[in-house]
Amino acid sequence: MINYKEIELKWQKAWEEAKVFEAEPNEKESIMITSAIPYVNSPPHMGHLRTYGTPDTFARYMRMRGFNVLFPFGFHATGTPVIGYAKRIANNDKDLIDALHVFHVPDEDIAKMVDPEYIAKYFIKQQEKELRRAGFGIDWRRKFITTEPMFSKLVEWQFYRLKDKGYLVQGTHPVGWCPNENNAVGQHDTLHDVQPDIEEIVAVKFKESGSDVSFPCATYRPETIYGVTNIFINTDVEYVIAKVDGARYYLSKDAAFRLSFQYGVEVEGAITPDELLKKKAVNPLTKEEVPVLPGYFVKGTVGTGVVMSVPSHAPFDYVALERLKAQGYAVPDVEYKKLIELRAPDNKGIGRTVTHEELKGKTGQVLHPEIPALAYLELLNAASPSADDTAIEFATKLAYREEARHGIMLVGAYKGKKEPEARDGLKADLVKSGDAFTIYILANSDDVVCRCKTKVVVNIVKNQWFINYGDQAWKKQVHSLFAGVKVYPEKLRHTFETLIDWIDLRATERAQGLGTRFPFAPEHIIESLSDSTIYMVYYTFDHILRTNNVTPEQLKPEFFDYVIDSKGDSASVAKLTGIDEMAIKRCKESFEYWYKNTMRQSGPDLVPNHLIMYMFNHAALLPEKFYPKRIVVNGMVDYEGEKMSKSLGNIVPMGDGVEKYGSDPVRFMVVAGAELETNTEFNTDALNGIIARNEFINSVVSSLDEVRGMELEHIDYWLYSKLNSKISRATLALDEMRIRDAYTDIYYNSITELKWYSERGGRNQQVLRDYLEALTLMMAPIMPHVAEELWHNLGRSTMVVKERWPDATPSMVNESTEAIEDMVRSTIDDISNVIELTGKIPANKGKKPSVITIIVASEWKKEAYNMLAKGHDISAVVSHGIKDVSKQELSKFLSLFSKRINSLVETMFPGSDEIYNGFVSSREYIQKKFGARIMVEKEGESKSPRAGRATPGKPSIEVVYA
RNA sequence: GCAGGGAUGGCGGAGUUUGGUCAAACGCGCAAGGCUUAGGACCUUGUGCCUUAGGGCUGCGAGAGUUCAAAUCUCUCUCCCUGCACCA
Repeated sequence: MINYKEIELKWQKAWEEAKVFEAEPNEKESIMITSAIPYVNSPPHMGHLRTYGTPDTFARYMRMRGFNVLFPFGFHATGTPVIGYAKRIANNDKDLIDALHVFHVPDEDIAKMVDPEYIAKYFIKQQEKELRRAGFGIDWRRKFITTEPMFSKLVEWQFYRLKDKGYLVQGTHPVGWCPNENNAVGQHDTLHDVQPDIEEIVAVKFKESGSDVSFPCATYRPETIYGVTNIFINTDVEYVIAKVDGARYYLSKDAAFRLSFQYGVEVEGAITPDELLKKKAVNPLTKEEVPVLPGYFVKGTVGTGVVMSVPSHAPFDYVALERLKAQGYAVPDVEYKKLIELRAPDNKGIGRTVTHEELKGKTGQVLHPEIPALAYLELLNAASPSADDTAIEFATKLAYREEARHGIMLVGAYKGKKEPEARDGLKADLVKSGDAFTIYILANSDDVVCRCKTKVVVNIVKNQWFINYGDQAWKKQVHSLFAGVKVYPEKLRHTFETLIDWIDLRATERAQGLGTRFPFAPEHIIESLSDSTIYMVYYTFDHILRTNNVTPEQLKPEFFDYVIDSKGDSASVAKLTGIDEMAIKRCKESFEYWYKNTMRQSGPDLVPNHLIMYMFNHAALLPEKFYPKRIVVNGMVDYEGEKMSKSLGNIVPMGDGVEKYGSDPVRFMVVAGAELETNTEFNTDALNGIIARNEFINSVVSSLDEVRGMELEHIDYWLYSKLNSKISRATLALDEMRIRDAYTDIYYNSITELKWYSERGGRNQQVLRDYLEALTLMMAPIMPHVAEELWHNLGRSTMVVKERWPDATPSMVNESTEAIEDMVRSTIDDISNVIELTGKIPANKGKKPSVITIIVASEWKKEAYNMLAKGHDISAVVSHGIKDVSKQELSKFLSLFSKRINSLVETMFPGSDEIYNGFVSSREYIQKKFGARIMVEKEGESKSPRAGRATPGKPSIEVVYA
């Protein structure tokens, strides 16, 4: 039995003593592999094992391929999460504390986590410990934390230079805002971690008749303005008259407050709903005068508290009017104008995008397609005035969805156009003509509440610093950088291209959090995705700075200018900074050596932000020869079919998995268990399967001495052939980071082959040894500890981690040998089949197969077969003829294929003598299998009536019973 | 809404770039047999449907098309997933 813990500790110690992973520049070709470093608010879990196991596997592979490989590591602590975390601990947040218990964090440590610094320190220690325990091949000398003052100097340099190049700009920006704390509010700052979803909508001005005051009707659907029959307000809401940027409006008191964060708002006084209901207002487009009516569903806390009513297309408006009528309210009798028609004729398409799940099998009949709002209510059996709001809400969404997708305008300036075009066009037109203005709202269905219990609003921040990723020249440069990057998986290339075009202004400083001070507004901190775009540079000289006792103050921008950008010279930098000149030169050499070939890897969540910003910053700040060379994106880890998440409570801490199953099996499952970009599954059954297979390989290794065959037989050539084709394929796959492909071949298929070899009586020690050694070498990147152990059990005294990846010997690959072996196998299947079927024949009842004859097809059949496969025409082949073969014989053979003539493909078959010899040498085995005498014959020499059925890929079989 | 990706057996997922050798890799599950005091451990075999000679039929979201031939190419449609920024 393999004792994982024991071998892991043993080999980790050996690697460390041999300093295998401490890489320094040398004459070899370099590659530096970096992975997005972890945020330090939890110990590592299985997802981390995937994210760091993937580059570690590749690093180990490249090392075996002869590269000088650097795999460094660091920790990310800047930003607000750790601070928010400390606050939550202080508030005794139960969810968080439960999550920490899953990770076995002791209560006394949790108690100390009211201090953000302590949290960072605690988890950094914990993460490093577990990463080491899992056996990652990291050069730990270069580790750093993004909050270190030394590191901040690199970030400062980055921002000085971004500003020099004109990439930093100032402007305004809408942001979730807590009016109580006067702070920007992100997901981490809200109750239940809700992301404030900011949306821009349009408020259309309906001017009161004979006055200068307007009703600002907030709407998502300005294109329905042609069908407005009235305005709705809510009689239970407080309204005010207020000046918004100089113009006067009726709006809810709450709206006036919220808008004050976006416009200059001056409240002139309150106005009662009853007074409002007496007013009439003018539709700015149709110039129709419409009344103001009470709308029960209108909320003062959403939008402006004033809405326009379009009963023909808005279910809520329709229902509200019906209710008013039912109450005897004087509702003007006007036509409900249909404005939008679905492309399907007669609105038959209503409800076509609704799923059965949504409808729960209950579809009402649509009776009024001429009033779409009513039609949707009817479809949902919600057409009565007493229908509940959930159903109306759903009807609204459905109407909006279908009209947006399939709707064509019937009226107005955009008549005949698609609904989205009309919506956007009208919005722009109305704003331009001064008949509307835009406001920002929170689109979340429920109120977004700050952790301080205050309702969040949208604020427009002024003088905000941005990095201008929208700069066209910069984008162009990034596109050209990206053209030189190999992306794994390659299918993500297109996604990256579109993201480079899409990314725009990015706010880069904020008021709170840990991190580097923003040089141009030192009261603010550099936002923590912006401060981690070029940190990989720091790995290349971190340990040199440390051993030379360099202080943060000495790391002036000129140091980085020289090291990274070759500006100035070492002597003057030494003089300016006081750093030893030799050390400066070493930093530069190290940077240039490692940075000329880098690979960057992360999870999919970082693609649209970090990885894109990474490329932009490299393009802006580094000389072209140091641009990134490869970018890798790997998927996440699911747990037994479900997404792993703290809220589901199914997070598997990395330490637990490693402890319970061993680092290597878990690593294999998580890293090689799925294609690079797809999620992989943490599945205990699969894990046990891996452990069992390791035992199998180990048992073959330990019993190697008992294998004593000397002569090379057919099956030995077969195993050599399999091995060498496997090496070529696996090498190619790993070069492209198709780790799963490679290891399905290397691992699972090897086990099948080893079993087959033994089953077929393979017994050559040298062949087996060659095979097992190569297998062990190829297993080393993914299961490094097990590979070391196997290597030594094979009698080797070196370390696998320092060995070379095996080379394929192409001459050992013999397709004929492999094809013949496949033929033997399928012939055995066929024989079983035939015996099963013929055994049922009455004449054979009670008898057993005594002689089984295998008849190998004549050589000429290959030619005939391929002629047929090429032309798909039997008579053409027959009339062409084959030398020394009668037309009758030829057509009889070809007619065997008449039914599937079109699916034949030209094939290289082994020679018939070769096939014959292959079967002869397998005779003993087949005989044992069936307990009958096996004869192998050539078709030309056979007297069997079934001989003619033999085809090049399938010998004929005759079973005789006795 | 905008952008990107996807739909294949009981499940996870190969195969799609370069149409044929694909009832469909590999893994899991399931079934039978073996081993065993027992087993949720392990081994072997099987796992769409039909079949008295190794065969046939049906199948890769839906529909249509191109082709001798389509999971793979073209068109239309439906549904699903992810991201959308100050947040790491």
